[in-house]
Amino acid sequence: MLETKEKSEVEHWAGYLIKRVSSQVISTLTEALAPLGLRVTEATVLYRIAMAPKITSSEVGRSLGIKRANMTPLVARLTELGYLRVSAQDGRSQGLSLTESGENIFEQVRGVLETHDETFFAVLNRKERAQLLSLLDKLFRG
Amino acid sequence: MLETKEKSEVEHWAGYLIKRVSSQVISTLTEALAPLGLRVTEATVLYRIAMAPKITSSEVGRSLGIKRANMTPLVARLTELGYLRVSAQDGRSQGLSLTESGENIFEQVRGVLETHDETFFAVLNRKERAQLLSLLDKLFRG
DNA sequence: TATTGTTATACTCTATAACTATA
DNA sequence: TATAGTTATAGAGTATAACAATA
Repeated sequence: MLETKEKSEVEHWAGYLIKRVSSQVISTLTEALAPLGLRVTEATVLYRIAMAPKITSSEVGRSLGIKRANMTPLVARLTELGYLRVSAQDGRSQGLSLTESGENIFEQVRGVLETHDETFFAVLNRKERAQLLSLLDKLFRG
Repeated sequence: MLETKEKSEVEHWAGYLIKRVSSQVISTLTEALAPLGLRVTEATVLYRIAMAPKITSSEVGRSLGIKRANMTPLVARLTELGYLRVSAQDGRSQGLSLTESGENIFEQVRGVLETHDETFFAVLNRKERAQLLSLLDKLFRG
């Protein structure tokens, strides 16, 4: 454990650094996605649906940490843009899938994410990136 | 570099994981700070001022990534709470320092941060925490 | 001219509560 | 009773533009 003196600036707290780096990620990714007319959250939702067609809105929300109530406008907008097809699963659940246009924009989203990842983590070498991924995964899963 | 197939879920993107872990940090820290009547950003501002008395509002903002315009209500609230003393540096700049009450609450904030850090990163051992800090630092400084 | 601090304003994401329709 | 989806609403953080006062 670090000594008190070494923690005398907020930049020495891992939690603070995570928050700052996260802000940078979101900011640069927002810029990178802007030409596609998509926001970060929308791209993430699109990504999840692409990987699990017929998934319901609630399931997307649960898996991405987005509240049901906040999924409604997200799905509405992606549907209006013509990227989503909503089909009744049963009387209360709706399966979400990508339209042809959705598949198309998804491939572009995937490309943007790959490029962004490549440039954002360019300061880390291959081993360091793997380490980071592993550490974050441990924190994420608890 | 990971192969495309391994990146087929958003959880395999470091940027996404950072965003999710950051949300968790902010959420748990918000809860931990609530008894003190402070929000995360306010606590961070308090922390920076404690470490650099007489610092100006603009300087705090620049160092913490908070826009000047957004510092105004933050400083106003912390002053109303009796934690900050604002003293003119020159005609346009104002030096910010902690009052006695501010020093008191700051010690409590420091305690909350230490406890939070300890519990949040408990899943990582000492070496892993040092690794994480180092990796985040590289990303943060570019 | 550049900087400090301010005001006004808007956007994104998140959070809760209450409602309906269905399982 | 529990779940899916919706509506309304509020809070927190962030962003820009414009302004007055000062350096």
